Amino acid sequence: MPPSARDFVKSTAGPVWSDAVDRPRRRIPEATVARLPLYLRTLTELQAEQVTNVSSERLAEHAGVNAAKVRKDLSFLGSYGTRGVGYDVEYLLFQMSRELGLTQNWPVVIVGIGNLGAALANYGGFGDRGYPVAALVDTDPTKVGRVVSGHTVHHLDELPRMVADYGIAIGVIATPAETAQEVADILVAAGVTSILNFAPAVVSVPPEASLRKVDLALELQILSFYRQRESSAALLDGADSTELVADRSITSA
Amino acid sequence: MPPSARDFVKSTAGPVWSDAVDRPRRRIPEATVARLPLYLRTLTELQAEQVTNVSSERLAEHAGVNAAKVRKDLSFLGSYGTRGVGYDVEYLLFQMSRELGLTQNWPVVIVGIGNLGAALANYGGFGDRGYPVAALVDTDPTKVGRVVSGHTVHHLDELPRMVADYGIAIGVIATPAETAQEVADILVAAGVTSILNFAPAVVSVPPEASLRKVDLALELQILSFYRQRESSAALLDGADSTELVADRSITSA
DNA sequence: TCCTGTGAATGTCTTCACAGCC
DNA sequence: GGCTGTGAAGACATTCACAGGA
Repeated sequence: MPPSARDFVKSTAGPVWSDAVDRPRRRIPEATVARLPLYLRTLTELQAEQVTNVSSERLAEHAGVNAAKVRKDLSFLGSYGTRGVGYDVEYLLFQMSRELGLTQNWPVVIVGIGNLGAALANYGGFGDRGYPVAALVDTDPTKVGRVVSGHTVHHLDELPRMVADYGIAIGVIATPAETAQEVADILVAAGVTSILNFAPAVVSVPPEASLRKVDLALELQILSFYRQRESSAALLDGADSTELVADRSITSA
Repeated sequence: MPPSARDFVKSTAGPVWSDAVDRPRRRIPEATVARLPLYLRTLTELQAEQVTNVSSERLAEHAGVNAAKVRKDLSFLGSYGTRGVGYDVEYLLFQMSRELGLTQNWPVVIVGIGNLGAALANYGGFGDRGYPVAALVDTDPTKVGRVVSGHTVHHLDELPRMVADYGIAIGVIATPAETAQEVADILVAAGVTSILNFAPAVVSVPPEASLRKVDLALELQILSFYRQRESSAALLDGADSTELVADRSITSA
C-alpha cells in the first residue's frame, strides 16, 4: 500500500522529498509526457469531488483516451497502482505533480507585448497554476515603460538581467514571426531553456533547450483541410456518410 | 498571405492547371496534414522572395523538418515535383492551397467573450487569412449586446441562426472548462463540424466532426516536465556538472 | 473477482536508400 | 549529375490480452 499521500502534499516548497528523486527514472516517451498534464487535471478534479480511488478505466474516460494507454503511461512513472483496486488519487497526484515539476514555481517572461502578448499577460490562468508572469519585454519604445497587467514593460536588452533577478524559467514568444528566432536565441543565451512560441514561424533551439509551439493559423488550416475533404468527398460520393475521414485530432507537435 | 491560390482561380494568365482537380484522393496521414500548413507558409515566403523553384532539401530546411519527410508528405498530394529539378513554388502553392481549403473563406464564430475570447476577436491574424470572425456569442447578460472588435456579442441561443446566416464553418470555444462540452454539442447540433477548443477540458465530438485543442496550461506543464528532468538529472550526475547551456550550436533555419 | 502492469501484436510515422526521370 | 518518388527498414506509439497480486 502506498504511503498515505497527505504526508507529502502539504509540503509546498521545501526540498523535503527531494530524496525521493532516486527512482528508476526511465526515459518517458514524448507521447506519454504530453498526456500527463491531462491525467493531472483529471486527478485534480476527482480530488475536488472527494474521490479517493480511481481505476484506469475511469481515468481514461475522463481524460478521453483508452484504459490500456492510461495504464501504460502511468507505469512509466512507477508502479503506483494497486491490483484489483486502482490508483490512490492523492498519492498519484503527488507523484505526478512532482514529476511534472509542479512543486515549484516557474516564472515566465513574455516577449512581445502586442495584442497577443498583452492578452496572455492579462490571462489569469498562468499565475495561479505555478507559472507566474514575472516580466514583460518588448523592443518598441512606445511600449517600453507602459504598465500591462501590473507589470512594467521593459526593453528586451534588459532580459538577461531580469532572467537572473526573477529566476525566469520559461520564455513566451509573442512577437511577429520575423523576430521569433532572434528572440529565441536571446532567451537561450540568457539561460532560458524552455520556450513557448506563439509566433507563426519555425524556430529552432539547441538540443538542451525545449521548444513548444502554439500556432492558431496552423490549427485553423488543419481544420479546414478536413472540412474541405468532407465537402468534396460528399460531392464525389453522393450522400455516402459512412466513408469517414477519420480524424482523431488531439495532439500538437 | 496564403490566398495566392485565390488569385489563381481568377487568373487567366497562368498555366492550365485547374483541370488537375480530379486526382486519386488517397488518405493523407494525420501527421502529414499537420505539416502541410508549415510547407504552405514556407512556400508563401519563398514566393514573396521571387523564388520560383525549390528542392525538398531547401523546403525542409525552412520548415524545420527533414528532406525525406518533405518528399513523402508532398507525394501524398500528388507528383507535383520534377526529378532533377525540384518543385515549382507557384504550382505547389496552388495545389496545396486547394487541398487545405484556402480557396474559400471559412467564417468563424467565437464562443465565450472573456479575456481570451475578446483577445482572439481582436487578433487580426484570422480574417486576412481566410478565417473571418463572423460572430461572437456568450451567455453572460452583461456581455451580450456589447460590441467587441466591431462585432455585437449575441446570445448563445442565437447561434443556430447565425451559423445559417453567416455560413459559419468553424467554432472557437473560449469559455471556461465547465461549459466547453456543452458548447461543443451546441455547435455540432448547429452544423459546425470544425471546432477549435481553448478551454482546458476534454471535449468529445461525434466522428463526423473535427476537434483540435490549444491548451496553454498543458504546454507549460510539458515544458516544466522537461525542465524538471534536466535539473534533477544534473543533481544526480554529481557536483561537477558542466554548464547546461554550454554549446550554442543553433541549427538556425 | 477485480484491476494493474506488461510482454507481444499491431498500427502509424520516420528515415534510409536507391530506382527512375529530367 | 541532380533531385524526386517510393518501397523497405526501422523507430515509435497504441492496443490487445493475460499473468499475477490484492
